[in-house]
Amino acid sequence: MPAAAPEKRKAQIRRHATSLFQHRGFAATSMRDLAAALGVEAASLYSHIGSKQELLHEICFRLADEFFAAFDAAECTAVSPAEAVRNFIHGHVRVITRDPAASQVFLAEWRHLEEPALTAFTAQRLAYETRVRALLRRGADAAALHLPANDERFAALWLLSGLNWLPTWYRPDGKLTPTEVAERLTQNFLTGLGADGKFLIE
Amino acid sequence: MPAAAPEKRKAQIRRHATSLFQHRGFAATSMRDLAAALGVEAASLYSHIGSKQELLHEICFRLADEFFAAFDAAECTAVSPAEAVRNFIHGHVRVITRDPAASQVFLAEWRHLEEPALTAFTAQRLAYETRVRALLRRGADAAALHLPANDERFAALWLLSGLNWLPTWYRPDGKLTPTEVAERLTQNFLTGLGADGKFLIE
DNA sequence: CCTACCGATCGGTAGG
DNA sequence: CCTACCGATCGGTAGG
Repeated sequence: MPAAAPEKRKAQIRRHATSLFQHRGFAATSMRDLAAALGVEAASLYSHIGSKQELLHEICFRLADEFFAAFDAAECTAVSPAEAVRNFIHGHVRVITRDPAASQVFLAEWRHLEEPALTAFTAQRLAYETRVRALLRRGADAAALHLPANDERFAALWLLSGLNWLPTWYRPDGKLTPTEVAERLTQNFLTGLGADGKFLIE
Repeated sequence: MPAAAPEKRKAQIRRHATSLFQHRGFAATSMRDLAAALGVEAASLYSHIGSKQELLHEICFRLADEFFAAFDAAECTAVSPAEAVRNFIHGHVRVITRDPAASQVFLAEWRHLEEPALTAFTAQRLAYETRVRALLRRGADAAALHLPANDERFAALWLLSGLNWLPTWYRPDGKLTPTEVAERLTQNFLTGLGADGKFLIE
């Protein structure tokens, strides 16, 4: 089975490409940079991959699949709208913390996708945000959430901002486990950091 | 006073450069793209600016100055740690909403700064985050904030994530005014979106 | 996996 | 503000 070796090489390429795209950005990363990280010449990469664009495409759409799969699982196992929100946060955090580098590329470098992938990707992102809004809407309808002015769009963007900022600071070898991060974010999202309404009274 | 015309031209260049850097990224924006947006040849830009890097430098450090100035003002006018937090959020939101494009470049493209500017910039960012942590620390000491496990670092990153995600969705011609955005963010940050502890009880 | 190389494009300069 | 141009580097291919 000689197919095993090339497959491992491609995985190596993907890993280094993800790291370089994360730290330098897609446009500022050259195929010669990537080749140097692997200790080969640039031309040698093309026996394993089709193009630079293909690498970006794989990262972005793999992560999109993972976020959707986590969302599906969160909603399937939840017995209430409130639990669905909690499960969603845990699932989203888990995808990010499992591969912060790829998540960062997914969040920041997707704009360098070429058509028709770009249009398909933005459509997926919109669908995801729409699902988050619907999730919060159901939470509010079940009286588990209080949405100011019934505006779930603002709430969804705010929730996603706290989640999507994670790749910029989360370190797998840090003090907090992914589960602890998710619990803290859930707690903050639901109850905030104000102490007993002192902010509103004084 | 023939000095007025060149100054306006440079402002035009800065405005288009900011927009292009925001939407395509610094590395993927060519000086020919920028020249085309202004209706001139690429070589003509260099009678007004020194380099592409100089444009990025101006944007990043101008925004840094504005964020620090807003922070100073927030702390100077506050009569309590609680009010300082509120003022900080309003000031930070105001800087971003006044120029979302430049803010986006500040937040996402600073990594393309060259040395020694890059080191100076990251030092400023660290100093800013440290000040936010100290701000929240004082809020907690004054019993206005409740920081889980006394960890202001997590709280600061979470707060900043909600603020720094703004440029990705805020539109000046949208429904919410900058002040309303700041009030909503303050409210969410302090009290969360959970309804009366139902999340914790059920 | 290499050497050798392609056409295109890059940031920037010379000179007017 | 232009034309003309520079050396460097880009993603990718040919051929072995």
